[in-house]
Amino acid sequence: MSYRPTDKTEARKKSQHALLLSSAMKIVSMRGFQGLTIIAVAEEADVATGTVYKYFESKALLCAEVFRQGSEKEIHQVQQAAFPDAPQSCKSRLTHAIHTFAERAIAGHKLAYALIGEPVDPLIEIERLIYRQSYADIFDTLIAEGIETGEFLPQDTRVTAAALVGTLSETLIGPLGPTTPSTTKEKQLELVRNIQIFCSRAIVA
Amino acid sequence: MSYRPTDKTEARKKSQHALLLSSAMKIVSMRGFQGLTIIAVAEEADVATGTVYKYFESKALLCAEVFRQGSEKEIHQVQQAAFPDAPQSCKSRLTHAIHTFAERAIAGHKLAYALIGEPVDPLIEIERLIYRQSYADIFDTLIAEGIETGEFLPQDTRVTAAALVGTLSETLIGPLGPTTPSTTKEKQLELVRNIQIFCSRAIVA
Amino acid sequence: MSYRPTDKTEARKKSQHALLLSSAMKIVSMRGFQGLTIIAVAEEADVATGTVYKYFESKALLCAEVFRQGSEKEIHQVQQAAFPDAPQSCKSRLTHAIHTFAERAIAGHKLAYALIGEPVDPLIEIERLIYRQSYADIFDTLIAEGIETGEFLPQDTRVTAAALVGTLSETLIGPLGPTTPSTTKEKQLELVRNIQIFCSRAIVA
Amino acid sequence: MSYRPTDKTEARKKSQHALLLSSAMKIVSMRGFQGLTIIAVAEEADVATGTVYKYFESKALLCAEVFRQGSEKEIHQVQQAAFPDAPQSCKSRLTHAIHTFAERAIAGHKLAYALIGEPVDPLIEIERLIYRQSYADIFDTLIAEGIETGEFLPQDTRVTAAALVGTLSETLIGPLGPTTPSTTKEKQLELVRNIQIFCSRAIVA
DNA sequence: AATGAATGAGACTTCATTCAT
DNA sequence: TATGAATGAAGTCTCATTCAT
Repeated sequence: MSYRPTDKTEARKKSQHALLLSSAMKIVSMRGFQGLTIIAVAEEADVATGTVYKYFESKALLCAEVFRQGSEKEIHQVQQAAFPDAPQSCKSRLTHAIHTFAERAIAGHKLAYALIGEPVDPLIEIERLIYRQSYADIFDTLIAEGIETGEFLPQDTRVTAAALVGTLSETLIGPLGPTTPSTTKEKQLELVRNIQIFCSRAIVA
Repeated sequence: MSYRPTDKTEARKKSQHALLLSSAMKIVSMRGFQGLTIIAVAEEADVATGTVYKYFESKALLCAEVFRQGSEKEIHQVQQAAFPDAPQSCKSRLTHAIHTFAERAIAGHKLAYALIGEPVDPLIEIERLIYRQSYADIFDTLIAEGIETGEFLPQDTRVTAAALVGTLSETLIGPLGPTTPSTTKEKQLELVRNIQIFCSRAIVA
Repeated sequence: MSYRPTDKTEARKKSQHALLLSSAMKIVSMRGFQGLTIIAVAEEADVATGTVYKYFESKALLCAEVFRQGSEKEIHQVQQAAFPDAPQSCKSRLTHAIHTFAERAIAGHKLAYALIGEPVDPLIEIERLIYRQSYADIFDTLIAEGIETGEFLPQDTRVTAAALVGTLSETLIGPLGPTTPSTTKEKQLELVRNIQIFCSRAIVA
Repeated sequence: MSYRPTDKTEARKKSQHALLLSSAMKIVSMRGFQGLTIIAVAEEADVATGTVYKYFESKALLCAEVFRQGSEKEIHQVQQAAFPDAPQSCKSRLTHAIHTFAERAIAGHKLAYALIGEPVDPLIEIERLIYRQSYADIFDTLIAEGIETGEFLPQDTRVTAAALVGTLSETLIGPLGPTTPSTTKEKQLELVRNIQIFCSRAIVA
């Protein structure tokens, strides 16, 4: 059997890339983008700083990938809630999507904040735009569908979608959100319920 | 012997302070807080770096003052719209407050973004908290009043107030807002109108 | 009567000079030479920084004068103790001189340390040399006299004098001295007594 | 793949650390702690300033290490002289210890002065305290032993120990010491002899 | 003579990025 | 490919000193 060095190399490349990315993610989850330095990533991944540059052209691009990686999962979960495999009413799906967003935001507050609220590098801002836009797109599509079915009131879906993203960010993630992790489970549930009520009033027919 | 030394001195002190502050504001308006360095401020104001420290104890405090100066006027305008001298219905006052916020946000977009969306220094975060909370407080009070008078639906005023701040920030200031200054006046008006409609639906009885 | 502007001027000059000097002294007594900045002196004396430069060419020269002023009194007291007006035995005078040094050192510890132990500016070092040499000279003369009268053992007066200065500095002022001001009066007296005993053994016949 | 990376790395690390330390030592020996700046060290070692921070967390810690490195050997030598392997009388050991201190002080005068007489950084003061206390401890123990054996007079060992440190510092290192390097060998020997005599008189039975 | 705002050199420190091994 | 030491630009802050009023 031949050596297939390329395969091996590629595999290694991928695994190193993934390792570095997850190391960076861990740092962001704990210390925010502010704590994300090349040195810290290298240390966390137990490689040399130079190695980081073999897999990421610059810190900005690493940041961007961290951002993407961090946000993709979040987006996906909300996407699933808004567009489940089994058929459900738009109203129920909206409620569910909000709930999903809220739960993840509360659980991983530091990361959620880093993704939605903490800038650093101009290059990240572009990623953030994509991130927030992704959420908005989900809501946009869902609301348009609801309007179609008559479940939701006629409205400018773009505005409503953005308003939803803003409402969720502000109530759950921003400085006015449940910053203290000591908040009781009940309080959290009540908060989420109230957010859902607010959104329903604004959207549902 | 110097004539009226106190007057002169004070005037100059004030003017230098103001000059430096406005230089800093200009930088923030153009490059965000990220671009705000002591050196940049000194250059903009055409003074030595040491001079900046005669008027501001540290960079963090300069940032804080820039923030305060930038936000105070904004807050005041919205406050006036929400609580005018002449009596008005709560609904009309809410509409007016939103309109005021929107107009100012659209006009001074970069600054508005820097104030509401771009952190950097931990000390600024405190100012920002106060800033956003100030808006929330205005809405909180207004909504509570509207519930009392029966104009608004019963609701958790804290959540609604935060949701309003989030909605306005996201639709008008954040990356999904009308970033391009080329947007026509009409489009802008329509956007504001739609935001008002969204809010009304969620709040008004 | 004529104006005699010169006299007035000179008087003022002197008084300003004295004011600045005593302000500087106060600062050194409280914060050491490290805390002695032109700005601090000006503030303490309630004048402008520029004014300080009318009376002192540079900070180094101000320091030097502060040093001189601070040390002169100290030296004088010990000088008086060692060479009193009324005739006394050399042994008694030595004991008395040590006691005087000790008392003043304990009372004004911060200043004593600043004078004898805390350098800053190379120019001060010269003053310090003079200061320590002054003490040494007093002891030198006294010991020589004691040897002459047979009260003291024959010895190299230069070495003994320096040793005395070092002994007193180290036991009373340096880091090994009674740093804590809480030390009881009794303990202090015992310390001084022990120092006197040490010196007597080394010197007295 | 790097061969014996640990060995190589460690060796280099050590050598760089040593290089920087000796560069710093050289500066202190020539210009005192006052002349010890990161920039100066970097220049002396012919590296970038940032490099210094790879090996020393801060300037204060670099200072502390310079101090320690400079003092450890000195202390050890005197310690050896005071407590030699072969049994010797306390008196002889005291004489020997003084001689050792003196020789080293005269040989490396500027450094000795920097170590024992020139403060600057508060962190250094702690090191200096330890340094002087180390000498004092050596003398303290030796004198206590001598009192026990009856070789030395009964006395307060703490005071005597401090007095010895002060005497040696003042006669050999301070501004009254043999500052000029041109002093003849004979003169130096006589000086040391006289110091020994002074100490003996004060201590020995 | 007095003022005190302004200067600007100089010190510390951080960290993205490079490059010889 | 991996290493990680080295770089050096950039930024904050201090304070002795000057000079126009």
